[in-house]
Amino acid sequence: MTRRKPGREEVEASPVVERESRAPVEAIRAAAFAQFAERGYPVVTVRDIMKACGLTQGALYNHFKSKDELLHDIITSTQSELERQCKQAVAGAGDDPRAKLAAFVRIYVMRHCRLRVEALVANREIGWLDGERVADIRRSRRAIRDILVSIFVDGVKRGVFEPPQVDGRNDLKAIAMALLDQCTHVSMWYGPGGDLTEEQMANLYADMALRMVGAQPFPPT
Amino acid sequence: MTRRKPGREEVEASPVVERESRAPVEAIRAAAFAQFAERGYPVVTVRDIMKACGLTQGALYNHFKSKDELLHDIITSTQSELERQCKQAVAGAGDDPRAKLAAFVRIYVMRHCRLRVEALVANREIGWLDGERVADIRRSRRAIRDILVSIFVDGVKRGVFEPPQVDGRNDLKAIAMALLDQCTHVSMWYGPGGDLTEEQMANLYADMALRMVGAQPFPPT
DNA sequence: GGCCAATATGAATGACTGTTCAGGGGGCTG
DNA sequence: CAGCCCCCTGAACAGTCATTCATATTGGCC
Repeated sequence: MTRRKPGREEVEASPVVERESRAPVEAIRAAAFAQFAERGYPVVTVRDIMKACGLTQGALYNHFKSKDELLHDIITSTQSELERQCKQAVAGAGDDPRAKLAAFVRIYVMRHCRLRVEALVANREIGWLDGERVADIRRSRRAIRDILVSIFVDGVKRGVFEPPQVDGRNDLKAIAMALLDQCTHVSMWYGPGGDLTEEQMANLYADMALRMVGAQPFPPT
Repeated sequence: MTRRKPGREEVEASPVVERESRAPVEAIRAAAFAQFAERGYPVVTVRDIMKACGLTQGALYNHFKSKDELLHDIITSTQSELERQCKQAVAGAGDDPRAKLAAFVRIYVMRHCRLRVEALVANREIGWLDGERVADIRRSRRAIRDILVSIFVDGVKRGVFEPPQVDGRNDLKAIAMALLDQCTHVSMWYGPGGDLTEEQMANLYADMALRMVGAQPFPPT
């Protein structure tokens, strides 16, 4: 038995995309996302990716130094875009920590519903990067977590959040991790054909987040 | 470059375990868990696993039909034990939905803190199983989710839960998924050296779960 | 038309893979 | 002691892989 993810006998029944119109770099990126998401980095071969763009193996190396670098490229680009969007959403949400938290969760969940493939690759295949590259990603993740922690700290200080305590003390980092795990893994099961729209998912998750940290109801205007 | 997860130059600096004392089947299972968790199923070779038990490749096939079957074996055993423990915890928690939910989350989180390696493999490597085997696992996962959903339904009916709504309707399945994602992925970042003990994690997560579904405070005795 | 740089090809390289199997023990029971 | 069964070994098999490179082929510009 050869190492190939089951469930798909031949790689793709060869749609043999006849030389995509996009710039080849973009075509390669897109094909890599799709294939990595579906079958996993280590079993997707360079030949698979290039065939999906209508090229042959060797051509990859005109655009990327290696298969590793291709993975790093697509992961870092989605990760940094995620970080950017989160910061932007929080910055544009006004002063109230409740509004900031809701804005964060809304954008985060919406993105993870919409860009499931990208999120899935970035979260599942990160382990194949070498030490230095993986450290970059983890730093960005920590930065995102710390955005949440700051919102929590602020909310607690102002008395609008009353998060659950462990033995009388707050552990806001653990709560932030719990919230992020919850929101991130939406990309593993959400499908646009399901019961909820992306918008509804975002609202539901924002609501749950506010409950988790014991947010006081917004004052009647 | 060969396909090997980075960060560890040689497989293990060859501890060359000199013929484990346990039954070989158990030694193989344990070695497989450890290696799959650390480096991922497709890049861990049969030779790696067997070397870690002080045996050679061929000996695997005296105990398992294939590398696939080995993975299936270790995943299904942990999955069914998880399902069993969840059911048991809920059954032994009395009648109040709040107590049931808390008991479920406590056992689930505690297990995912304690058996991180097993949980990680069962959750990350499931995709390598063939269609039939993977269906089994998913059925068990759905069963676990439905335990939660039943608790929610009961709690809503009795008026002790007031879960967040989307456009005026409950979607208890989505809430159950969110809760499970949160609790499952504790195994990805929790470490016993951190700020919280397993017990404290369990309490914190149970608290958050009750908040998420809008549980009414327990009546003063 | 002539030229050049960018890009694609596909064979070749050297390595690794899961699995099989003929050949050996080791330690029981009779 | 023989006979037996269980288990292990290590070579062999038929395939896979990422990467390199000499050889085309392009498309734009003078």
